[in-house]
Amino acid sequence: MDGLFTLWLSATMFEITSNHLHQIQGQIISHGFECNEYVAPKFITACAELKKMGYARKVFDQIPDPNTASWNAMFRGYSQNESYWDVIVLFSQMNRAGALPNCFTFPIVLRSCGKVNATTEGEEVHCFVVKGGFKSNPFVATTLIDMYSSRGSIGAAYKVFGEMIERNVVAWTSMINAYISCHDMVSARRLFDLAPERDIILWNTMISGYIEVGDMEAARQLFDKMPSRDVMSWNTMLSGYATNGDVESCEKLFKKMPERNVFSWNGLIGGYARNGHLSEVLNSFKQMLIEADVLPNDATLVTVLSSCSRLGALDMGKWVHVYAESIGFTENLFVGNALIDMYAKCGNIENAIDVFHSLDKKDTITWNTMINGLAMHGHASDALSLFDHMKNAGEKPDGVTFVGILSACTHIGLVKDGFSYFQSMVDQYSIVPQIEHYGCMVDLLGRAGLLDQAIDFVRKMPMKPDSIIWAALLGACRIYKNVELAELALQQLIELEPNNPANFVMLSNIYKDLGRWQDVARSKVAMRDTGFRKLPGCSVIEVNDSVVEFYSLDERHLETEDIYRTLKGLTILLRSYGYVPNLVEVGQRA
DNA sequence: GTAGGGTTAG
Repeated sequence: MDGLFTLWLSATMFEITSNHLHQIQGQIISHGFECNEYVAPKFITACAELKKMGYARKVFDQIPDPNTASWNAMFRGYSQNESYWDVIVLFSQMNRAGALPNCFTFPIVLRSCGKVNATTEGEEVHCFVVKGGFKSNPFVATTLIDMYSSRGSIGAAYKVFGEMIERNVVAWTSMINAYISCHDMVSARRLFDLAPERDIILWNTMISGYIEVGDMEAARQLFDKMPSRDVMSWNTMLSGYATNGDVESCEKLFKKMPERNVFSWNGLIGGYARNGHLSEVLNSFKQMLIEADVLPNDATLVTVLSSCSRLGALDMGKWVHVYAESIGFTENLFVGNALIDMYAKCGNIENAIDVFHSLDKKDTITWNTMINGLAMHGHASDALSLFDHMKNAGEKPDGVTFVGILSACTHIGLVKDGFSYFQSMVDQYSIVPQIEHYGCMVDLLGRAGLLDQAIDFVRKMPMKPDSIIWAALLGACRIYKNVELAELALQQLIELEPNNPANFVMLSNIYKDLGRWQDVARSKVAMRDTGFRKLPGCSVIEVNDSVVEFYSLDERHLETEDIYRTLKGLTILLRSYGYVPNLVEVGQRA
């Protein structure tokens, strides 16, 4: 009969719901099988698959003397559901109950200790391992190495490795990984050369170690030397080039790959995105869809959407939205958050709000993206009221939330509120303000015209003000025509970034506003002496499915003359309707 | 029933 239950549980696991779970449990109890040594672990495993560990625990607690398999099923269930502390707490309960762990227990418990940085608990479990005589078990020892290396205790990891009687390739890989994680590539390589056996995972591990420290040369040498490569070997090299800014090698490797999966495409597309080749992101995404042998996943869509945001490519973004829904990513949080950001940054705040409301499950990033999007678009009071909703929904704000909140306050000049939000950040949420928050505060004070308080704030901040802070102050000086403070800010900026001509442009604009033409000329000379030219601001628009970039006074287009004639016509038309351009704003960009 | 390799969002 118990064999029948076991069979039934595994056969129905893929289709049972929590309702069925109750029915099954009723059946089990009525037949007196709740404590059966074969049925109990199966039942717990079924609960874990359905993410019903609370329910599993109720049943488990009724078993008077659970066997090791039931304990292990509980540990595995908690671990699968990422409740690592429950694993650790239940393990101490196991010891109090006098039950004996076996070699299957320790890997799960040790991994949980590593996941949540439970240092003392981890060492206690290690003691039990030694007491139980499991320290040479390859599974247990390897997990111990991982645990110690995850907290940077390389010595403790090596001790475990050294005391192993038989070291297989997995143990060697873990030990080498331990050295890599503390960037000791010399020791990692020494072990790699010493290893009696090297499989493909070990080669790949070593290669990604070199990539992590930025040594693409060494990575490539190993890649060329390895006896056989799998897709992951190729993908590792590909994304290595991408993160190290070598787009050409990335493209070359992609073309040479014998086999491509979604990670290969994401490597290429992500490489373009990270290095600012945004049109190439869209082009290679289109190519991916044309070749059609690999389906994009959520990571692909997120990268593409974030490129749309940066390009302002709203039409493409909308297309990706429809496409994402058609392949089943409607409820995906990553995609949803990227969609909110894309719509907000492309200026379509209504669609951003729609996506926001359509998401049943939201995380901190969802709220942050929406709050920042609203703040950016001048919906400052909506941003602030959404912050209240966020708190009511029980979501904890973080540092990014407050960047949005503080910039919302800046937009509508709420100096006092800004200060109290800044204070609540520390008092209520114990978030340590970072330099970007101080930047927001300087901006808040500066734009409100409280320049004395702004400079006072800068002098009192606990870290060294960076160029963003001084630039914010300089910007405020321009609005309120404060030359003395502007000169002070510029002095700091020259020290921090001597090669950025934009700073001189800003000061010379202030002189220009005040009609101090001699000073304008003087700062132009100073700028020339840096030997650098300010890169002109570049704008992009979406035309006929592709993205076109243009500069101020750009003459590179074939139809330049027509374009400027039309522009002139439009300007005249606008003026006839009473539009007066803000020349101060325009001058700033000249 | 247990151990070593992956990307994405503010």
